[in-house]
Amino acid sequence: MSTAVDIAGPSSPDQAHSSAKIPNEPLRPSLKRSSHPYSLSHYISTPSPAVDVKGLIQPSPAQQRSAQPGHTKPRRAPSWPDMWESPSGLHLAHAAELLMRAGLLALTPATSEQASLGAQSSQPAKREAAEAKEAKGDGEGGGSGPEEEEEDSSGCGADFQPFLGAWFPFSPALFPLAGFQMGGGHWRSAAMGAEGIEGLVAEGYSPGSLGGGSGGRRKRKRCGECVPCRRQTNCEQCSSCRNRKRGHQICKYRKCEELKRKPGGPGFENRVSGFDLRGSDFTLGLAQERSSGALDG
DNA sequence: ACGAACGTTCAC
DNA sequence: GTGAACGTTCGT
Repeated sequence: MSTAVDIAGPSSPDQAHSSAKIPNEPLRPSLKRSSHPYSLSHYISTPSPAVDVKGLIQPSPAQQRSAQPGHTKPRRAPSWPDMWESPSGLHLAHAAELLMRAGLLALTPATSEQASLGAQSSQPAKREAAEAKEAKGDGEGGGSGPEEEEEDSSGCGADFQPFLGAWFPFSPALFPLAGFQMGGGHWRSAAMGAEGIEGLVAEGYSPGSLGGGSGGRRKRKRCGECVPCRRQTNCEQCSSCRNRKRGHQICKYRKCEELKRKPGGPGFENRVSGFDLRGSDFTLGLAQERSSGALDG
């Protein structure tokens, strides 16, 4: 966009420092092949005029305090990339992912485009839906789409509504940011397109890597599609970043959403806490509907 | 061989 | 329940 501020590159020493270490692209090779229309740098280099959204995700004083280590380095003034780089950016990241999920599963009517897309990905998608159904299991038996949303109104939906109202009119740039595409009057998620789902199955979610294989201790891979995976830089402030040598952990804000979930076992998504759980159930419920064709009609 | 990072264990 | 540290796996 024309009003782009150059914030794609390292805008501070610590950013430069971190980006020097972190590859400037998603981990999974499949992402390099992905036909995703935008790079992250594109997203963040095309801020909408509605920087007001910063106010929405500005961390509370308490959050800011907790995000600062006791012997902190002086913090630079917040900038647009800080929405992602700061711990508060995680909230945006989570919300963005929810948007992405909702966009994929709730806002995208079945179309011929999808049919052709399904030619590539229907098998993995069906399989994933089936697995999701299995995992969800006897507990919630048959939730249908709309009912699912109603159910969620106390959870995800309720939490999310204020964001919807605030974001949609003001910050279209957040959509590409979250991997959205708009076309034909509906939203779909580019990030979770055919390649994405296929990729999950093909690369990160083979039975062996889910613990069903030898030893059950195989490492899973980052999905490469979720918002944390799409982050390019370490925050250099979280415990994982500070203790990288001893901790051997990836930056907390780059930790894959999928890897946060415990693998294997029926209802494993139920062990996920709070925000993610609701998002997953929301997604799964809609996925079930889709797989059963309830949303197609 | 080395670095990155996931999985597990343990202390709080 | 959460976070830190360690052991291990994986990719280069």
